[in-house]
Amino acid sequence: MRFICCVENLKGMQMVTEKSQKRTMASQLADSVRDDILNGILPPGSRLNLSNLSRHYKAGINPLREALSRLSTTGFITAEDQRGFRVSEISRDELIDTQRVRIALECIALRESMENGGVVWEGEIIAAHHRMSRVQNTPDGSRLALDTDWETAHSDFHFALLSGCRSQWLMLFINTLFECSTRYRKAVVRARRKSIRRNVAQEHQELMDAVLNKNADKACELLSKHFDETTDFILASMGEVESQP
Amino acid sequence: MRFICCVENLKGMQMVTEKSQKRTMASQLADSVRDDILNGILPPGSRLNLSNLSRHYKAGINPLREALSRLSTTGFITAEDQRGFRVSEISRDELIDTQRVRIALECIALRESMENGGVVWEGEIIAAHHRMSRVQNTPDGSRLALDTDWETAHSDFHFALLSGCRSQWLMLFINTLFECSTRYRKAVVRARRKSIRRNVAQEHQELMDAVLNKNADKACELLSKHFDETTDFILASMGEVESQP
DNA sequence: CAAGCAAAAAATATAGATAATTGCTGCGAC
DNA sequence: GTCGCAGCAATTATCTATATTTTTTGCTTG
Repeated sequence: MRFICCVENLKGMQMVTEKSQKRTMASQLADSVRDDILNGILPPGSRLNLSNLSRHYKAGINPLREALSRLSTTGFITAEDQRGFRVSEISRDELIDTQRVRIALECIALRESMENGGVVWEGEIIAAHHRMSRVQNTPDGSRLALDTDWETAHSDFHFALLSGCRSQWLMLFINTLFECSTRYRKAVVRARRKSIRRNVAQEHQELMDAVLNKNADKACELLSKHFDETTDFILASMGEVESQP
Repeated sequence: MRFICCVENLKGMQMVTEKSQKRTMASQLADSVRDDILNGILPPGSRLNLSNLSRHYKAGINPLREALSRLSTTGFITAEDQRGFRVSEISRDELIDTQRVRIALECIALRESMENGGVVWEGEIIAAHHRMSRVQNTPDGSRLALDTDWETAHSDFHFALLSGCRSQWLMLFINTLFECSTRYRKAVVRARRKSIRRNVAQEHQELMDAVLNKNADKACELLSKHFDETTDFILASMGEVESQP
């Protein structure tokens, strides 16, 4: 499954229900399991008992194995021969590594995207940003990351910025890292009671402005800062949670 | 299957025969199929008929599906729901993209490796280089890339350079790109009758010298040049081959 | 308390059933 | 005659159910 285009891809995921007849059980399972890992329903480190999961997802064991095998090559699942599958552990080190590499790759992709992107590209960014800001006006701002609509809009926005990048590999790797970091972000938001102090909306606004003004250096700087602040926020929350063993 | 350490990992692959009892059919199949794709036994674009492959590898269909599923998330195999698997096509664009991203990622990893690496790391580089240069003294220098020993030594050398890098993600991505480019390199060497004009040995020597002299800028420059020249060489050969349809 | 053994559980593989796709054949319209 | 298309047959992919192997667990015994 090679990554083609962010927006197309994400739309494709929403159309799952429409063309689910054409999809294999294994593909649907891979999506379901990945979602359940992202949303913490399958917690980090938990063993993935095949017969239990098979019953839970109402699917056969072999399609399930196939789904887990696929996820095992992208980091969400750890497979050990003859000892089955388990959800990959999370760690501060992995988060830091993820975000660091993300910054490196996304900055490369953003610069290239800004070089190639035309008015259509700009329009898609503005549209995605508009959708995201509308969803943001919810009564409870603190739990945004658990809202599927916001998650989708947020993802759309970030990939719209990069969509002018023509590197299949960069987009594939960035997507992998994005999903990895999403697990951390969601876990933290679930765990916290307090609302978020950061003004994420403003960060996104400034980032978009820099991009549309063709100021690549500033855009990369803002993007890096955006990620670093997310990292700090998550690390701080992880500290709180971890100190209750 | 998270990437742990280049040298460990590569050694692990050689020990497959020893601990094959503990490995699953699916894991072994994934290795076999990947090797056969790299060596052009399964040519680009070819359909992977499950019952044929099953007979050929003397294995059941489900472990085979599992193996192909795994390979499909790293680029060697393209899976299409309800229509099975096929070997991914090769293209000039993909090669260029692969090498470009490789340069970006390996330069980052190399700098970090040079910052972290100590005498043990230096020793491993020298040892790997020595092994490689010994294998290089074969009568027919033009077909080196088809020699398993040289491929192993060459891979060992490049990963030894990066082994000080502590980023799991970078190493995973670099490994993926390395394998991708290997398919192109091998295909070209198989197709050509003429011997290679480049002095690859000297490029490796200079690269190692720059690394051991702690000259990161020069090392990255040499590494980039090394990759670029490989790219040009492969592209030129692909042109020859493609012009005979 | 440790070592060894047996039973249970779980992972993996096989074989057979089902569903989808491909390709062919024949019919009819232009 | 050729093009288009419906319907059928054959192939192929996919899934389910079952069998086998491996690992884990828990008990017993020294």
